[in-house]
Amino acid sequence: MRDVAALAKVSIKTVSRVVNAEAGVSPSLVRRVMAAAERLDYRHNMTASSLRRSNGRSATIGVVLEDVANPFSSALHRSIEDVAVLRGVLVLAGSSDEDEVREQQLVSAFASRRVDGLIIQPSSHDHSYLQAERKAGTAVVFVDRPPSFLDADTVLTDNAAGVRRGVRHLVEHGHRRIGYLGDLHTIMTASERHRGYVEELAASRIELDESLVRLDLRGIEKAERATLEMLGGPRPPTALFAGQNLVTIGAFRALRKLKLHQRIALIGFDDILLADLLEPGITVIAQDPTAIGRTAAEVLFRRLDGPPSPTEHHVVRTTMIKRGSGEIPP
Amino acid sequence: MRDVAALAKVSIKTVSRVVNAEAGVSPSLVRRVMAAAERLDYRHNMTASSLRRSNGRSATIGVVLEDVANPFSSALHRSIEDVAVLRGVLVLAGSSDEDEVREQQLVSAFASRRVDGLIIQPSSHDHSYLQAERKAGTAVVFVDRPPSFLDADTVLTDNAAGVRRGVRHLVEHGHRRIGYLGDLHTIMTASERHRGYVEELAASRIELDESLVRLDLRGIEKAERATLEMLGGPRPPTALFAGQNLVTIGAFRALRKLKLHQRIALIGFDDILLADLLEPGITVIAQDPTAIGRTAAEVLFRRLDGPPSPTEHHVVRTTMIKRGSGEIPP
DNA sequence: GTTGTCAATGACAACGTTGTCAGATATAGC
DNA sequence: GCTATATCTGACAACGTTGTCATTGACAAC
Repeated sequence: MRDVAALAKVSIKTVSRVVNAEAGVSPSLVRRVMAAAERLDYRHNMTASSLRRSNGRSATIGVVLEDVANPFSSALHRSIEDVAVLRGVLVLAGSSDEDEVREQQLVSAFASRRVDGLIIQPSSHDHSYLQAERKAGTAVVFVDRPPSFLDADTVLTDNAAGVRRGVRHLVEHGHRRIGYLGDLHTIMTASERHRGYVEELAASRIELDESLVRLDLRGIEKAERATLEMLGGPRPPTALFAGQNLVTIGAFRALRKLKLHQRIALIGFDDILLADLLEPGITVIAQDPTAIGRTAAEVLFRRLDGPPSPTEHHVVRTTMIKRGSGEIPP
Repeated sequence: MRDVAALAKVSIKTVSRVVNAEAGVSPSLVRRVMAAAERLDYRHNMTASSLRRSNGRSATIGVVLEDVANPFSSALHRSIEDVAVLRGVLVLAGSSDEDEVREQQLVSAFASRRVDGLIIQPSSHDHSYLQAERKAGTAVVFVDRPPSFLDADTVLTDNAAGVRRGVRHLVEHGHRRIGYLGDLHTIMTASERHRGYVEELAASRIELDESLVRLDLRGIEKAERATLEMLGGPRPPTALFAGQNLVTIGAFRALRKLKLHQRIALIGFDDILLADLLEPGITVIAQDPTAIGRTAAEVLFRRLDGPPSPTEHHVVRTTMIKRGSGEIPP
């Protein structure tokens, strides 16, 4: 900036004004400064700028996802980015891998870079450590799962309701023996989904058979093995509800292996690319990660713009997509 | 920092030393400073720090992807992140959506935040605009596609060789009429893949039939329509090569619709989740985005650490995964 | 007691910006 | 010609940190 000022024969303050497109600089000087900046390949230094500015904003937000490469998380990421670009805000993203320590390290790294806000898909079970960031003025929004020991904005899927809808669909097609395959029970969404299963069975006056429930299935392989095992049991189910997308894939693999994929009903939570091209197509309870991410970003920016207000809790609904596997009779 | 210094009754310089874990501070003072920092919820301000530090490094890199939510791009993103975390470096990510202007805006936004390096999956066709960034000391590595009018490190897939391998596989299974479905021809990788197809046909002494070639198919729908049309023609192909993953999905949909999926061979470029569960499983030429991303990040950091050296050009090989669709005889 | 050496600590300036405020110049009104 | 007003412009300090260098004090050697 000093060099630009020297070349344009003005003060650096005038250069600053031109760079920030402030009013009140004569057109001739604007031209001279722009030309000088161009000639010297001048790049505005936002870090210095936000250090000095009164609001201290960095025009950057941090996003903590379970895994930036996971389809659900990356859809969140993308829709957050889409809202952020409209305001010229950049997104720092990181993967927590369902690890509490990693989540906190990411938040700390983001905080030391003075992000304006954080959107967190949480892994940890105590978010009181975020109090300090909030006191420092950083807005925090939770997506997909709620925080613990912290009152903050949330944008969640109604997991239990979605599962109930799916289980009811199976019951309506005549099933009474419905197996449940769930992800790690420590994950709030997984336990919510399991709760939906238990509640809908009760509402349908079907007795819960624990031999038809397998929890803590992390990844395709585990889900596949558990499904094979359940179907090999003495009184196998006539339908399966899979509580997570990788679990759905594992379950479908098992059904294929046993050549039961056209005979046992299957509904999965969370949509899967290509699910419509399988035979049968897989019926799913689809979440809407795009709506979740967009809403979260909107809430975040509203909080950054506006005065303090009570925390908001948004619920994004699920949709059932019928493709065949959920409509197989017992 | 000033507050911490006051509370610990030391100078801010001593606080700086403690925060940066520099040697030469007496243990008792270290304890006092730590306690004060803790009590005041002090967070080190990396932006101010990197502004003042002699090397000016921000411990942040920028990654321009086609779309952070696209499976290939997000796999790149993740493997870049995995290398970056080891060095305490954070990743700013953005989606260019195959738009030159957006790519340059992202680079410019990254540059003004003084990222240490850039990893770019390019969309634009003139990268001379990056000369200025490089002169300013920003390392730049290109992934997936090469830069134009700029000499920079690259990490690419050998697209033409991968396609040739796949086409040869079809020829070996007796096919002579092999259709080609390609993505936007302006994308370097797409035209490279098309080149591989043309070359392998020539090597196999099969005359090129332009009625079996459809280019510029962007997205599933377009690919599906083009495939339906080609197969409805007077002399349809007995095998198809799809030059991109969404194109592969579109082609498979078309085959399904015509109930030809068990009769016409299909090989796709780039692996697809669930491709093994379709009937038949889809044979693909798989890229290795994880290896590409990892290599790119390693090259970037080596360049940031080491002295200037000639640009490097890495080629990551493809693998053919046979699942059935590519082994259907004519 | 004096000097030299070493380790620990702090004062000060600087990184690249912008907020504040004062000064300079031009224009209009009398 | 003089003042009042409006419009530009620039000098300077400050944002939160670290590099440089000076100061302090303890201790050992003479």
